[in-house]
Amino acid sequence: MPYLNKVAPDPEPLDCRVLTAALDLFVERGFHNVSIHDVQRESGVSMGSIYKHFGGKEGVAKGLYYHLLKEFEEMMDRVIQEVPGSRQRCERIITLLFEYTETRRSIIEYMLHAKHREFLPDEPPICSSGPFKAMRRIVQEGMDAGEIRRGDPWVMASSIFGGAIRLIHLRLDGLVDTPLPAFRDEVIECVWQGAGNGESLVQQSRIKAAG
Amino acid sequence: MPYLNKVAPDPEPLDCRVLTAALDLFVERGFHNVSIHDVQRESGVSMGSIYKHFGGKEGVAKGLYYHLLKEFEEMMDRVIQEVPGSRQRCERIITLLFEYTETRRSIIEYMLHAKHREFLPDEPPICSSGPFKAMRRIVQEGMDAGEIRRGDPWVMASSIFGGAIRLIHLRLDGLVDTPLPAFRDEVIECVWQGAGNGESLVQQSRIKAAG
DNA sequence: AAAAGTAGAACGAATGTTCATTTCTGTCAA
DNA sequence: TTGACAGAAATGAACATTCGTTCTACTTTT
Repeated sequence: MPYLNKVAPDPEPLDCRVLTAALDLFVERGFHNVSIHDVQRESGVSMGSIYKHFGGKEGVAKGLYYHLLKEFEEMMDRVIQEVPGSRQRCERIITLLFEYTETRRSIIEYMLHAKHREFLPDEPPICSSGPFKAMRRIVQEGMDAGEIRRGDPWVMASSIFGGAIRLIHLRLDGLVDTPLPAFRDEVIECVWQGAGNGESLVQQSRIKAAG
Repeated sequence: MPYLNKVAPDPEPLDCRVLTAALDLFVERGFHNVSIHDVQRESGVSMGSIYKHFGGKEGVAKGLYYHLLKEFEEMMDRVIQEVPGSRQRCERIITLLFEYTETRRSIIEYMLHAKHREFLPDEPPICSSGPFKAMRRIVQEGMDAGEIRRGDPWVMASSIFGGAIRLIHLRLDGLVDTPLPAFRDEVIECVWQGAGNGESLVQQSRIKAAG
């Protein structure tokens, strides 16, 4: 079973072996280029059991999705519990996402880089799921508390996390070959100069004049 | 034929009708949930002609991809030709992307929101294509000229365009229901406070102290 | 003995591709 | 102007294959 934090029990239960194999295959080739027979072969679990547990190919993808969504949700809860202050929470989330991109690459790719709508047509978009809502809630609370400059919630959340997520995509696509944690400080610096409750409007007007 | 700027000739040639139908279907359902028979039916062009012109289903997707890549490339050339200064070029690109997200939604979705690797396995990732290279070149030139704060090129490019691209994704996923051009000024403000050759390091240190 | 898992053959539906045939189009002799 | 005709373009029914799913007979575990 692909875990974000826990370690897998040994011997792994049957359904976990299926999800592990499925994650690797789906990420490597894409859901539609993987047959359920491939998952069967790779996991070593019989066809009958796969259908017993998951009900079909889509069921496997859905099971994997729910399992990982829950882990992301737990990650957010932990951040909120352990870290005080909206800004530091945002920083912690970016830090964790960068770390996991290196150490749990398949998971990040399956959750942040796949088009779930194409193989889980009944699921709402992942950006409307719990973990993403939590991120936006953190931003909103930061604005309410005056820690983060006020603005449209969508714009502010995108400004804060957009650069990091973009970098993750570029890294997963093989364009960036530096491990992302190396960029942490620089990214965060950019973020807060952008979303800080900016007094430096001077700078902005100077830009317009110079342009 | 889906065009970013030109208007379609009348009557449309056969291969254009195929691409128009394919774009709509691929964007609506995803490449793998569309059969070539669907494209046949929707376009009204016979099976044989489709194979004559494109060589197969993947050929249709590839033809569409190349056609639109060229149009994006032309868009970048136009921006570079018409707009002086790196910052203003970046702003113009964001403005255009926001506009096209509303007026040429399918095109933006096919180019910025699809996972091409899953159906065009031989293509390099779109972020390594001409238009994206152009965007990074603009950022690099801006850094060289002192218009944009110096930093890792990947980080700076992601910081500048990441928020906007994230917002486009959220809009295409149906989460944001305000047309994006309304956010233009606010997004750009965030961008330049983040990537400006920032004097406001005071602010930054104050943040660290407060955290 | 009941429950859970395995192995793998079989099946139907869907899909990508092919190709024999028909239709169109421009040319040229009558 | 007509009509024959050749080559190109277009057609769509037929084909082969793949894939998701089901099922049966058998084995292991509890």
